[in-house]
Amino acid sequence: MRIYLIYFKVFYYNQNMSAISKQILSEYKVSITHPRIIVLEALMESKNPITIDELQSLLKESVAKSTLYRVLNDLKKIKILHEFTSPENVTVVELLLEDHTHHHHLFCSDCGEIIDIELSHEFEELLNKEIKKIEQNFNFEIKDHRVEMFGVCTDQCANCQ
Amino acid sequence: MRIYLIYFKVFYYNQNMSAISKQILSEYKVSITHPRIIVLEALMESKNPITIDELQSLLKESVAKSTLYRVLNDLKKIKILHEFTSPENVTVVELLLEDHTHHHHLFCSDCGEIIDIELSHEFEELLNKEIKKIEQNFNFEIKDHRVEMFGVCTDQCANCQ
DNA sequence: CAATAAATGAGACTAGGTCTCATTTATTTT
DNA sequence: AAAATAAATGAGACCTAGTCTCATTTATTG
Repeated sequence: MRIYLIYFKVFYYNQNMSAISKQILSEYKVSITHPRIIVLEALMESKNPITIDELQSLLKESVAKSTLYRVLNDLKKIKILHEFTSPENVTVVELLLEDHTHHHHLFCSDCGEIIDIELSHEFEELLNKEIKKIEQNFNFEIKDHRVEMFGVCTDQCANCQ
Repeated sequence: MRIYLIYFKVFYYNQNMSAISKQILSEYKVSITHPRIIVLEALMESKNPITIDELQSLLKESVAKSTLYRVLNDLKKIKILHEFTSPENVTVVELLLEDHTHHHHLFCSDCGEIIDIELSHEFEELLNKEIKKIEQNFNFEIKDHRVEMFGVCTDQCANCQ
């Protein structure tokens, strides 16, 4: 499935986002509808995670609120959308396609920008060791983890200057 | 300030939570009111972070909703309350007193329990190195970070059995 | 292309959290 | 210790993100 998607991405590299969106939907065997296509397009437009508000502005009221939330839930179900909340408790979404590898988030408290970050292999390995320790100590089976960093951009983030 | 609080905690070790609550409030120079005292007491009762709902049940309607939220905001302002959200997007609070050192959180998706965890010194050191790298790469000043683990307790968490 | 199933739009509804304002409780002043 | 002043509270209106309902529209299947 993953390999297949990579193939599509390469194949459609020069095509428009709408075609890619349709491919994704058909790939995941969900019906191809107008709202789903344009929500996917909007999500692909933005490189970083965006708030529902920002997503709504991108969509320019072309999708009803109820539909937007339904589409987002559909995308979560097929595991291509990641939803989380910013430190200010605002819901944020990001598309997780094949090129999106394991990563974490950096939050700017000035402008609200959220940036994807990758940490070193060495770090992730040590974190996995810590996870194994915690699993034993607390009799847990840990299925996921998340590292978040909070700060302010000193000069070159896209929104603050 | 911190040393002073430790002194209080030791000093009042055998006293009731109400006295400690009053001490904390006077220490931070905020006025000592009934709602603040009983909210602090309730927060002290629970060893782990709790949801606002759970806190409200502990309080048994003895504090108006508006007051509860105001008191929580007051405690956040004086930095003795930490507020965050669970993976299910429920607001969770925990008291941060002098004995509460740097820690992270483990979430059980079965019972919703949230457990404080401490990771190794080695891990935190490596994480700090990663943070320094991110600060340079993104021209950020990082002020805080957070590591979260999500899973299910296999047998001995307090709520699931 | 018709029949069927699924998704959508509009707006009512829900719930967590905030705001307002009259009243109560703390704190300060004397 | 009481009066004056300032701060906090309670009740409930309000706001808003997100869900739900149901009649209508759009996709899919045969």
